Amino acid sequence: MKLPNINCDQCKNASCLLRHISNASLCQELNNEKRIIFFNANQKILVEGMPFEDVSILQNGKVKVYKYGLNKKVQIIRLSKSGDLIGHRGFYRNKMPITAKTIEASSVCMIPKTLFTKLLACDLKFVNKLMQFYAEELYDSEVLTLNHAHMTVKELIADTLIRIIEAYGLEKKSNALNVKLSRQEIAEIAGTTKEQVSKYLYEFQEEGLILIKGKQIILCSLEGLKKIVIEYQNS
Amino acid sequence: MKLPNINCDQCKNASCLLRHISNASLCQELNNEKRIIFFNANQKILVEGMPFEDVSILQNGKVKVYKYGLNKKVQIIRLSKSGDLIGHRGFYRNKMPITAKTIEASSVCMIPKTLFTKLLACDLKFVNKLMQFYAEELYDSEVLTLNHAHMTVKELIADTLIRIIEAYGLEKKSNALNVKLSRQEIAEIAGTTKEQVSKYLYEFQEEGLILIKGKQIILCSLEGLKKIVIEYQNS
DNA sequence: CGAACCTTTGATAGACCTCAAAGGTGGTGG
DNA sequence: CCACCACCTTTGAGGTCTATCAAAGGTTCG
Repeated sequence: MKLPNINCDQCKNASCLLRHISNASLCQELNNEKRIIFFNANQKILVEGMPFEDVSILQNGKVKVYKYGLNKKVQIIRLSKSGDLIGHRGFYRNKMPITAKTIEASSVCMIPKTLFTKLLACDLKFVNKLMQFYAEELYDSEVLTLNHAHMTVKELIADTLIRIIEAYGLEKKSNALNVKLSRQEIAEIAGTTKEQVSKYLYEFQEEGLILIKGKQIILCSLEGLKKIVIEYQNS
Repeated sequence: MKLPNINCDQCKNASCLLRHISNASLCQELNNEKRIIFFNANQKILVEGMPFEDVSILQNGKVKVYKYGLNKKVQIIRLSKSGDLIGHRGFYRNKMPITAKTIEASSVCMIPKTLFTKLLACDLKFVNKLMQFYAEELYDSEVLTLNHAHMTVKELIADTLIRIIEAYGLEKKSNALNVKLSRQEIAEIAGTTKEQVSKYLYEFQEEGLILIKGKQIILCSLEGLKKIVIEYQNS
Protein backbone atom coordinates (compact mmCIF):
# COMPACT_ATOMS: atom_id res chain seq x y z
CA MET A 1 0.00 0.00 0.00
CA LYS A 2 1.39 3.35 -1.02
CA LEU A 3 1.24 6.17 1.51
CA PRO A 4 1.28 9.88 0.62
CA ASN A 5 4.81 11.28 0.35
CA ILE A 6 6.33 13.41 3.04
CA ASN A 7 9.27 15.67 2.32
CA CYS A 8 12.42 14.60 4.10
CA ASP A 9 12.57 17.79 6.14
CA GLN A 10 9.14 17.04 7.55
CA CYS A 11 9.97 13.47 8.41
CA LYS A 12 10.19 12.73 12.11
CA ASN A 13 13.05 10.36 11.53
CA ALA A 14 16.09 12.19 12.89
CA SER A 15 18.51 9.35 12.34
CA CYS A 16 17.73 8.90 8.64
CA LEU A 17 20.75 9.09 6.36
CA LEU A 18 18.84 11.19 3.85
CA ARG A 19 19.03 14.04 6.34
CA HIS A 20 22.64 14.49 5.32
CA ILE A 21 21.93 15.47 1.74
CA SER A 22 23.11 19.04 1.37
CA ASN A 23 22.41 19.76 -2.31
CA ALA A 24 18.98 21.42 -2.59
CA SER A 25 18.10 20.26 -6.09
CA LEU A 26 18.96 16.66 -5.26
CA CYS A 27 16.84 17.00 -2.17
CA GLN A 28 13.91 18.11 -4.28
CA GLU A 29 14.44 15.30 -6.72
CA LEU A 30 14.48 12.87 -3.85
CA ASN A 31 11.21 14.21 -2.49
CA ASN A 32 9.62 13.75 -5.89
CA GLU A 33 10.95 10.32 -6.72
CA LYS A 34 10.82 8.45 -3.46
CA ARG A 35 7.80 6.35 -2.55
CA ILE A 36 6.61 5.53 0.91
CA ILE A 37 5.03 2.11 1.15
CA PHE A 38 3.11 0.52 3.99
CA PHE A 39 3.52 -3.11 4.96
CA ASN A 40 1.51 -5.21 7.39
CA ALA A 41 3.26 -7.49 9.85
CA ASN A 42 5.04 -10.54 8.38
CA GLN A 43 5.28 -9.19 4.86
CA LYS A 44 8.39 -9.45 2.73
CA ILE A 45 9.91 -6.12 1.73
CA LEU A 46 12.92 -7.54 -0.09
CA VAL A 47 13.55 -11.07 -1.31
CA GLU A 48 16.92 -12.81 -1.58
CA GLY A 49 18.00 -13.35 -5.16
CA MET A 50 15.70 -10.77 -6.72
CA PRO A 51 17.19 -8.02 -8.89
CA PHE A 52 18.13 -4.89 -7.03
CA GLU A 53 15.88 -1.94 -7.89
CA ASP A 54 15.42 0.31 -4.89
CA VAL A 55 17.33 1.27 -1.81
CA SER A 56 14.96 1.00 1.14
CA ILE A 57 14.96 2.95 4.35
CA LEU A 58 12.77 1.87 7.21
CA GLN A 59 10.70 4.90 8.12
CA ASN A 60 8.67 3.33 10.85
CA GLY A 61 8.30 -0.13 12.34
CA LYS A 62 10.48 -3.19 12.88
CA VAL A 63 12.09 -5.40 10.26
CA LYS A 64 14.21 -8.55 10.37
CA VAL A 65 16.92 -9.07 7.77
CA TYR A 66 17.89 -12.67 7.10
CA LYS A 67 19.53 -15.18 4.81
CA TYR A 68 18.70 -18.80 4.02
CA GLY A 69 21.15 -21.56 4.92
CA LEU A 70 21.06 -25.33 5.28
CA ASN A 71 17.63 -26.99 4.99
CA LYS A 72 16.16 -23.56 4.32
CA LYS A 73 17.16 -22.76 7.87
CA VAL A 74 17.08 -19.04 8.46
CA GLN A 75 19.82 -16.87 9.94
CA ILE A 76 18.68 -13.43 11.04
CA ILE A 77 21.52 -11.01 10.34
CA ARG A 78 20.10 -7.78 11.65
CA LEU A 79 17.12 -6.24 13.40
CA SER A 80 16.38 -2.95 11.67
CA LYS A 81 14.72 0.02 13.26
CA SER A 82 13.46 3.43 12.11
CA GLY A 83 16.01 5.24 9.99
CA ASP A 84 18.01 2.13 9.10
CA LEU A 85 18.99 1.42 5.54
CA ILE A 86 17.95 -2.07 4.50
CA GLY A 87 18.48 -2.35 0.77
CA HIS A 88 22.12 -1.29 0.64
CA ARG A 89 23.62 -4.78 0.80
CA GLY A 90 22.70 -5.48 -2.80
CA PHE A 91 23.83 -2.17 -4.18
CA TYR A 92 27.10 -3.26 -5.73
CA ARG A 93 25.89 -6.74 -6.62
CA ASN A 94 22.63 -5.97 -8.42
CA LYS A 95 21.11 -8.98 -6.74
CA MET A 96 19.55 -8.78 -3.32
CA PRO A 97 21.67 -10.92 -0.99
CA ILE A 98 19.12 -10.90 1.85
CA THR A 99 15.42 -11.15 2.59
CA ALA A 100 13.76 -8.45 4.70
CA LYS A 101 10.44 -9.10 6.43
CA THR A 102 8.39 -6.90 8.71
CA ILE A 103 8.07 -8.03 12.33
CA GLU A 104 5.23 -5.59 12.83
CA ALA A 105 3.39 -3.11 10.60
CA SER A 106 5.97 -0.79 9.02
CA SER A 107 6.38 1.98 6.48
CA VAL A 108 9.34 1.94 4.14
CA CYS A 109 10.84 4.71 2.03
CA MET A 110 11.91 3.41 -1.39
CA ILE A 111 14.50 5.27 -3.46
CA PRO A 112 15.14 4.20 -7.06
CA LYS A 113 18.63 2.87 -7.65
CA THR A 114 19.32 5.45 -10.34
CA LEU A 115 18.62 8.32 -8.00
CA PHE A 116 20.65 6.75 -5.22
CA THR A 117 23.55 6.34 -7.62
CA LYS A 118 23.28 10.04 -8.42
CA LEU A 119 23.38 10.87 -4.71
CA LEU A 120 26.55 8.84 -4.35
CA ALA A 121 28.12 10.56 -7.33
CA CYS A 122 27.30 14.09 -6.21
CA ASP A 123 27.12 14.40 -2.47
CA LEU A 124 30.40 13.83 -0.70
CA LYS A 125 29.04 14.36 2.78
CA PHE A 126 26.27 11.86 2.16
CA VAL A 127 28.69 9.25 0.89
CA ASN A 128 30.84 9.71 3.97
CA LYS A 129 27.85 9.18 6.25
CA LEU A 130 26.84 6.12 4.31
CA MET A 131 30.32 4.71 4.53
CA GLN A 132 30.28 5.18 8.26
CA PHE A 133 27.06 3.18 8.33
CA TYR A 134 28.67 0.37 6.34
CA ALA A 135 31.69 0.43 8.64
CA GLU A 136 29.47 0.10 11.68
CA GLU A 137 27.64 -2.85 10.16
CA LEU A 138 30.92 -4.47 9.25
CA TYR A 139 32.13 -4.13 12.81
CA ASP A 140 28.90 -5.63 14.18
CA SER A 141 29.04 -8.47 11.71
CA GLU A 142 32.60 -9.36 12.57
CA VAL A 143 31.83 -9.39 16.28
CA LEU A 144 28.90 -11.68 15.53
CA THR A 145 31.12 -14.05 13.57
CA LEU A 146 33.48 -14.18 16.53
CA ASN A 147 30.66 -14.88 18.96
CA HIS A 148 29.15 -17.64 16.86
CA ALA A 149 32.50 -19.35 16.62
CA HIS A 150 33.28 -19.27 20.34
CA MET A 151 30.21 -18.84 22.55
CA THR A 152 28.11 -21.63 24.05
CA VAL A 153 24.39 -21.68 23.26
CA LYS A 154 23.56 -20.23 26.66
CA GLU A 155 25.91 -17.31 26.08
CA LEU A 156 24.59 -16.78 22.58
CA ILE A 157 21.02 -16.58 23.81
CA ALA A 158 21.93 -14.12 26.57
CA ASP A 159 23.81 -12.08 23.99
CA THR A 160 20.82 -12.22 21.65
CA LEU A 161 18.48 -10.87 24.31
CA ILE A 162 20.86 -7.97 24.87
CA ARG A 163 20.98 -7.30 21.13
CA ILE A 164 17.19 -7.30 20.91
CA ILE A 165 17.02 -4.80 23.75
CA GLU A 166 19.68 -2.64 22.13
CA ALA A 167 17.74 -2.65 18.87
CA TYR A 168 14.20 -2.08 20.08
CA GLY A 169 14.43 -1.16 23.76
CA LEU A 170 12.01 -1.89 26.59
CA GLU A 171 8.44 -0.88 27.29
CA LYS A 172 8.70 1.89 29.85
CA LYS A 173 6.29 0.67 32.50
CA SER A 174 6.46 -3.09 32.26
CA ASN A 175 10.16 -3.39 31.40
CA ALA A 176 9.14 -5.94 28.76
CA LEU A 177 11.04 -6.33 25.49
CA ASN A 178 9.50 -3.94 23.03
CA VAL A 179 9.01 -6.55 20.31
CA LYS A 180 7.27 -9.88 20.01
CA LEU A 181 9.53 -12.55 18.64
CA SER A 182 8.80 -16.27 18.65
CA ARG A 183 11.26 -18.74 20.15
CA GLN A 184 11.97 -19.75 16.59
CA GLU A 185 12.95 -16.19 15.65
CA ILE A 186 15.16 -15.79 18.71
CA ALA A 187 16.82 -19.04 17.69
CA GLU A 188 17.35 -17.68 14.19
CA ILE A 189 19.21 -14.70 15.61
CA ALA A 190 21.28 -16.73 18.05
CA GLY A 191 22.00 -19.47 15.52
CA THR A 192 20.46 -22.34 17.49
CA THR A 193 17.09 -24.16 17.78
CA LYS A 194 13.75 -23.12 19.25
CA GLU A 195 13.96 -25.88 21.87
CA GLN A 196 17.28 -24.61 23.20
CA VAL A 197 15.87 -21.11 23.38
CA SER A 198 12.89 -22.37 25.34
CA LYS A 199 15.09 -24.25 27.77
CA TYR A 200 17.57 -21.47 28.41
CA LEU A 201 14.91 -18.77 28.71
CA TYR A 202 13.41 -20.91 31.46
CA GLU A 203 16.86 -21.20 33.02
CA PHE A 204 17.29 -17.43 32.90
CA GLN A 205 13.96 -17.08 34.63
CA GLU A 206 15.09 -19.51 37.35
CA GLU A 207 18.18 -17.35 37.81
CA GLY A 208 15.99 -14.28 38.20
CA LEU A 209 17.27 -12.55 35.06
CA ILE A 210 13.99 -12.43 33.17
CA LEU A 211 10.30 -13.15 33.66
CA ILE A 212 8.35 -15.03 31.02
CA LYS A 213 4.71 -14.10 30.55
CA GLY A 214 3.69 -16.04 27.48
CA LYS A 215 5.29 -14.36 24.51
CA GLN A 216 6.25 -11.36 26.59
CA ILE A 217 9.72 -11.35 28.11
CA ILE A 218 10.22 -8.98 31.03
CA LEU A 219 13.74 -7.94 31.83
CA CYS A 220 14.74 -8.21 35.49
CA SER A 221 18.52 -7.94 35.38
CA LEU A 222 20.37 -6.64 32.37
CA GLU A 223 23.55 -6.93 34.45
CA GLY A 224 22.84 -10.62 34.97
CA LEU A 225 22.56 -11.20 31.24
CA LYS A 226 25.67 -9.17 30.56
CA LYS A 227 27.52 -11.12 33.21
CA ILE A 228 26.84 -14.36 31.35
CA VAL A 229 28.34 -12.84 28.22
CA ILE A 230 31.20 -11.08 29.99
CA GLU A 231 32.23 -14.20 31.86
CA TYR A 232 32.76 -15.61 28.42
CA GLN A 233 34.87 -12.66 27.36
CA ASN A 234 37.20 -12.98 30.35
CA SER A 235 37.45 -16.71 30.76
CA MET B 1 62.14 -1.33 9.01
CA LYS B 2 61.38 1.62 6.77
CA LEU B 3 61.75 1.21 3.04
CA PRO B 4 62.33 4.04 0.55
CA ASN B 5 59.10 5.60 -0.67
CA ILE B 6 57.68 4.89 -4.09
CA ASN B 7 55.19 7.20 -5.72
CA CYS B 8 51.79 5.63 -6.14
CA ASP B 9 51.96 5.86 -9.91
CA GLN B 10 55.12 3.76 -9.90
CA CYS B 11 53.72 1.15 -7.56
CA LYS B 12 53.10 -2.22 -9.17
CA ASN B 13 49.96 -2.69 -7.15
CA ALA B 14 47.13 -2.27 -9.66
CA SER B 15 44.36 -3.10 -7.21
CA CYS B 16 45.34 -0.50 -4.61
CA LEU B 17 42.58 1.89 -3.65
CA LEU B 18 44.98 4.83 -3.72
CA ARG B 19 45.02 4.50 -7.49
CA HIS B 20 41.62 6.12 -7.51
CA ILE B 21 42.73 9.47 -6.15
CA SER B 22 42.14 11.98 -8.87
CA ASN B 23 43.20 15.25 -7.28
CA ALA B 24 46.85 15.92 -8.18
CA SER B 25 47.81 17.94 -5.11
CA LEU B 26 46.36 15.31 -2.78
CA CYS B 27 48.27 12.71 -4.70
CA GLN B 28 51.48 14.61 -4.15
CA GLU B 29 50.74 15.05 -0.47
CA LEU B 30 50.12 11.33 -0.22
CA ASN B 31 53.43 10.52 -1.85
CA ASN B 32 55.18 12.76 0.64
CA GLU B 33 53.42 11.66 3.80
CA LYS B 34 53.02 7.95 3.40
CA ARG B 35 55.60 5.55 4.79
CA ILE B 36 56.40 2.11 3.50
CA ILE B 37 57.42 -0.30 6.23
CA PHE B 38 58.86 -3.78 5.98
CA PHE B 39 57.83 -6.59 8.31
CA ASN B 40 59.29 -10.05 8.73
CA ALA B 41 57.02 -13.08 8.97
CA ASN B 42 54.90 -13.39 12.13
CA GLN B 43 55.16 -9.75 13.12
CA LYS B 44 52.23 -7.72 14.34
CA ILE B 45 51.31 -4.76 12.15
CA LEU B 46 48.27 -3.66 14.13
CA VAL B 47 47.18 -4.61 17.63
CA GLU B 48 43.61 -4.89 18.91
CA GLY B 49 42.75 -2.15 21.38
CA MET B 50 45.55 0.24 20.39
CA PRO B 51 44.66 3.79 19.35
CA PHE B 52 44.09 4.24 15.67
CA GLU B 53 46.83 6.27 13.99
CA ASP B 54 47.38 5.09 10.45
CA VAL B 55 45.40 3.45 7.70
CA SER B 56 47.47 0.59 6.36
CA ILE B 57 47.52 -0.88 2.90
CA LEU B 58 49.28 -4.12 2.25
CA GLN B 59 51.72 -3.43 -0.55
CA ASN B 60 53.26 -6.84 -0.75
CA GLY B 61 52.98 -10.08 1.18
CA LYS B 62 50.33 -11.94 3.16
CA VAL B 63 48.61 -10.85 6.36
CA LYS B 64 46.03 -12.45 8.64
CA VAL B 65 43.49 -10.24 10.41
CA TYR B 66 42.03 -11.66 13.63
CA LYS B 67 40.18 -11.00 16.86
CA TYR B 68 40.51 -12.59 20.30
CA GLY B 69 37.62 -14.54 21.79
CA LEU B 70 37.10 -17.05 24.59
CA ASN B 71 40.26 -18.31 26.37
CA LYS B 72 42.28 -16.00 24.13
CA LYS B 73 41.13 -18.22 21.30
CA VAL B 74 41.72 -16.54 17.98
CA GLN B 75 39.26 -16.05 15.15
CA ILE B 76 40.82 -15.11 11.84
CA ILE B 77 38.47 -12.71 10.08
CA ARG B 78 40.26 -12.13 6.84
CA LEU B 79 43.28 -13.09 4.79
CA SER B 80 44.65 -9.91 3.24
CA LYS B 81 46.61 -9.74 0.03
CA SER B 82 48.45 -7.05 -1.93
CA GLY B 83 46.38 -3.91 -2.34
CA ASP B 84 44.00 -4.69 0.54
CA LEU B 85 43.23 -2.08 3.14
CA ILE B 86 43.80 -3.43 6.62
CA GLY B 87 43.51 -0.54 9.03
CA HIS B 88 40.09 0.74 7.96
CA ARG B 89 38.05 -1.16 10.56
CA GLY B 90 39.15 1.19 13.33
CA PHE B 91 38.66 4.39 11.39
CA TYR B 92 35.38 5.48 12.90
CA ARG B 93 36.10 4.02 16.32
CA ASN B 94 39.59 5.41 17.01
CA LYS B 95 40.48 2.09 18.55
CA MET B 96 41.79 -0.78 16.53
CA PRO B 97 39.20 -3.58 16.71
CA ILE B 98 41.49 -6.22 15.19
CA THR B 99 45.03 -7.53 15.23
CA ALA B 100 46.94 -7.90 11.96
CA LYS B 101 49.96 -10.18 11.72
CA THR B 102 52.15 -11.04 8.77
CA ILE B 103 52.01 -14.63 7.56
CA GLU B 104 55.13 -14.07 5.52
CA ALA B 105 57.51 -11.13 4.99
CA SER B 106 55.45 -8.14 3.85
CA SER B 107 55.65 -4.46 3.10
CA VAL B 108 52.92 -2.14 4.27
CA CYS B 109 52.03 1.36 3.17
CA MET B 110 51.03 3.53 6.15
CA ILE B 111 48.92 6.67 5.69
CA PRO B 112 48.39 9.04 8.62
CA LYS B 113 44.81 9.27 9.76
CA THR B 114 44.75 13.04 9.23
CA LEU B 115 45.67 12.67 5.58
CA PHE B 116 43.21 9.86 5.05
CA THR B 117 40.48 12.00 6.57
CA LYS B 118 41.37 14.71 4.08
CA LEU B 119 41.10 12.22 1.23
CA LEU B 120 37.66 11.24 2.41
CA ALA B 121 36.58 14.85 2.66
CA CYS B 122 37.85 15.87 -0.78
CA ASP B 123 37.78 13.00 -3.21
CA LEU B 124 34.32 11.73 -4.07
CA LYS B 125 35.49 9.06 -6.43
CA PHE B 126 37.88 7.70 -3.85
CA VAL B 127 35.20 7.58 -1.18
CA ASN B 128 32.92 5.69 -3.52
CA LYS B 129 35.61 3.11 -4.21
CA LEU B 130 36.29 2.76 -0.53
CA MET B 131 32.62 2.29 0.22
CA GLN B 132 32.46 -0.45 -2.34
CA PHE B 133 35.32 -2.14 -0.53
CA TYR B 134 33.45 -1.89 2.77
CA ALA B 135 30.29 -3.25 1.14
CA GLU B 136 32.21 -6.22 -0.21
CA GLU B 137 33.67 -6.97 3.19
CA LEU B 138 30.25 -6.68 4.78
CA TYR B 139 28.84 -9.15 2.30
CA ASP B 140 31.69 -11.60 2.96
CA SER B 141 31.31 -11.24 6.68
CA GLU B 142 27.58 -11.92 6.61
CA VAL B 143 28.05 -15.02 4.49
CA LEU B 144 30.65 -16.17 7.01
CA THR B 145 28.22 -15.64 9.88
CA LEU B 146 25.67 -17.75 8.05
CA ASN B 147 28.17 -20.50 7.37
CA HIS B 148 29.38 -20.65 10.95
CA ALA B 149 25.84 -20.96 12.19
CA HIS B 150 24.80 -23.77 9.86
CA MET B 151 27.71 -25.73 8.42
CA THR B 152 29.25 -28.86 9.91
CA VAL B 153 32.95 -28.80 10.72
CA LYS B 154 33.73 -30.83 7.61
CA GLU B 155 31.93 -28.31 5.42
CA LEU B 156 33.56 -25.39 7.20
CA ILE B 157 37.02 -26.80 6.60
CA ALA B 158 36.30 -27.44 2.92
CA ASP B 159 34.96 -23.90 2.67
CA THR B 160 38.06 -22.57 4.41
CA LEU B 161 40.38 -24.29 1.93
CA ILE B 162 38.45 -22.68 -0.91
CA ARG B 163 38.71 -19.28 0.78
CA ILE B 164 42.45 -19.69 1.18
CA ILE B 165 42.79 -20.55 -2.49
CA GLU B 166 40.64 -17.59 -3.47
CA ALA B 167 42.79 -15.28 -1.38
CA TYR B 168 46.27 -16.48 -2.29
CA GLY B 169 45.90 -18.85 -5.21
CA LEU B 170 47.95 -21.90 -6.11
CA GLU B 171 51.57 -22.44 -7.09
CA LYS B 172 51.54 -22.85 -10.83
CA LYS B 173 53.51 -26.03 -11.24
CA SER B 174 52.76 -28.00 -8.09
CA ASN B 175 49.14 -26.91 -7.64
CA ALA B 176 49.96 -26.42 -3.94
CA LEU B 177 48.28 -23.75 -1.84
CA ASN B 178 50.37 -20.63 -2.18
CA VAL B 179 50.68 -20.03 1.56
CA LYS B 180 51.92 -21.99 4.54
CA LEU B 181 49.37 -22.09 7.34
CA SER B 182 49.52 -24.37 10.37
CA ARG B 183 46.59 -26.63 11.26
CA GLN B 184 46.00 -24.25 14.13
CA GLU B 185 45.67 -21.29 11.76
CA ILE B 186 43.32 -23.15 9.45
CA ALA B 187 41.24 -23.97 12.54
CA GLU B 188 41.22 -20.30 13.49
CA ILE B 189 39.74 -19.43 10.10
CA ALA B 190 37.18 -22.23 10.12
CA GLY B 191 36.27 -21.69 13.77
CA THR B 192 37.18 -25.16 15.01
CA THR B 193 40.18 -26.98 16.55
CA LYS B 194 43.51 -28.06 15.10
CA GLU B 195 42.67 -31.72 15.74
CA GLN B 196 39.51 -31.55 13.66
CA VAL B 197 41.43 -29.88 10.85
CA SER B 198 44.02 -32.63 10.96
CA LYS B 199 41.36 -35.34 10.82
CA TYR B 200 39.31 -33.85 8.03
CA LEU B 201 42.33 -32.93 5.90
CA TYR B 202 43.24 -36.60 6.11
CA GLU B 203 39.68 -37.49 5.14
CA PHE B 204 39.86 -35.12 2.16
CA GLN B 205 43.07 -36.84 1.11
CA GLU B 206 41.36 -40.23 1.35
CA GLU B 207 38.61 -38.90 -0.90
CA GLY B 208 41.22 -37.76 -3.42
CA LEU B 209 40.48 -34.06 -3.05
CA ILE B 210 43.87 -32.98 -1.75
CA LEU B 211 47.35 -34.35 -1.19
CA ILE B 212 49.18 -33.63 2.05
CA LYS B 213 52.96 -33.26 1.85
CA GLY B 214 53.90 -32.08 5.30
CA LYS B 215 52.82 -28.49 5.61
CA GLN B 216 52.15 -28.28 1.91
CA ILE B 217 48.63 -28.95 0.73
CA ILE B 218 48.27 -29.83 -2.94
CA LEU B 219 44.90 -29.34 -4.53
CA CYS B 220 43.60 -32.27 -6.57
CA SER B 221 39.92 -31.44 -7.01
CA LEU B 222 38.54 -27.99 -6.42
CA GLU B 223 35.20 -29.32 -7.67
CA GLY B 224 35.28 -31.98 -4.98
CA LEU B 225 35.77 -29.39 -2.27
CA LYS B 226 33.07 -27.18 -3.72
CA LYS B 227 30.74 -30.15 -3.89
CA ILE B 228 31.06 -30.66 -0.14
CA VAL B 229 30.06 -27.04 0.39
CA ILE B 230 27.38 -26.97 -2.30
CA GLU B 231 25.71 -30.12 -1.01
CA TYR B 232 25.23 -28.12 2.12
CA GLN B 233 23.70 -25.22 0.20
CA ASN B 234 21.11 -27.42 -1.51
CA SER B 235 20.21 -29.85 1.23
C1' DC C 1 -15.28 -23.99 19.34
C1' DG C 2 -11.89 -25.91 16.50
C1' DA C 3 -7.69 -25.73 13.90
C1' DA C 4 -3.30 -24.22 13.37
C1' DC C 5 0.51 -22.85 15.45
C1' DC C 6 3.69 -22.18 19.28
C1' DT C 7 5.89 -23.61 23.63
C1' DT C 8 7.56 -26.78 26.89
C1' DT C 9 9.77 -30.94 28.32
C1' DG C 10 12.13 -35.27 28.13
C1' DA C 11 14.76 -38.92 25.78
C1' DT C 12 18.22 -40.08 22.48
C1' DA C 13 21.91 -40.00 19.26
C1' DG C 14 25.63 -37.96 17.22
C1' DA C 15 28.88 -34.29 16.50
C1' DC C 16 32.44 -31.86 18.38
C1' DC C 17 35.88 -30.47 21.81
C1' DT C 18 39.31 -31.68 25.12
C1' DC C 19 42.92 -34.26 26.72
C1' DA C 20 46.81 -37.09 26.16
C1' DA C 21 50.54 -39.45 24.05
C1' DA C 22 53.44 -40.59 20.28
C1' DG C 23 55.67 -39.43 16.15
C1' DG C 24 57.48 -35.66 12.87
C1' DT C 25 59.68 -31.48 11.45
C1' DG C 26 62.58 -27.59 11.38
C1' DG C 27 65.86 -24.60 13.31
C1' DT C 28 69.96 -23.64 16.26
C1' DG C 29 74.15 -24.14 18.41
C1' DG C 30 77.84 -26.94 19.51
C1' DC D 1 77.13 -32.30 10.43
C1' DC D 2 74.82 -33.90 14.14
C1' DA D 3 72.13 -33.58 18.36
C1' DC D 4 68.85 -31.35 20.71
C1' DC D 5 64.91 -28.62 21.57
C1' DA D 6 60.72 -26.55 20.62
C1' DC D 7 56.91 -26.78 18.09
C1' DC D 8 53.58 -29.00 15.06
C1' DT D 9 50.85 -32.98 13.52
C1' DT D 10 48.49 -37.19 14.03
C1' DT D 11 45.56 -40.41 16.34
C1' DG D 12 42.57 -42.31 19.77
C1' DA D 13 39.54 -42.28 23.88
C1' DG D 14 36.22 -40.01 26.69
C1' DG D 15 32.89 -36.82 27.89
C1' DT D 16 30.03 -32.85 27.02
C1' DC D 17 27.15 -30.15 24.42
C1' DT D 18 23.71 -29.57 21.14
C1' DA D 19 20.32 -30.88 17.63
C1' DT D 20 16.65 -33.83 16.66
C1' DC D 21 12.52 -36.17 17.56
C1' DA D 22 8.28 -36.74 19.83
C1' DA D 23 4.40 -35.79 22.58
C1' DA D 24 1.67 -33.04 25.55
C1' DG D 25 -0.08 -28.70 26.88
C1' DG D 26 -1.01 -23.56 25.60
C1' DT D 27 -2.33 -19.82 22.82
C1' DT D 28 -4.43 -17.27 19.11
C1' DC D 29 -7.62 -16.29 15.73
C1' DG D 30 -11.09 -17.06 12.56
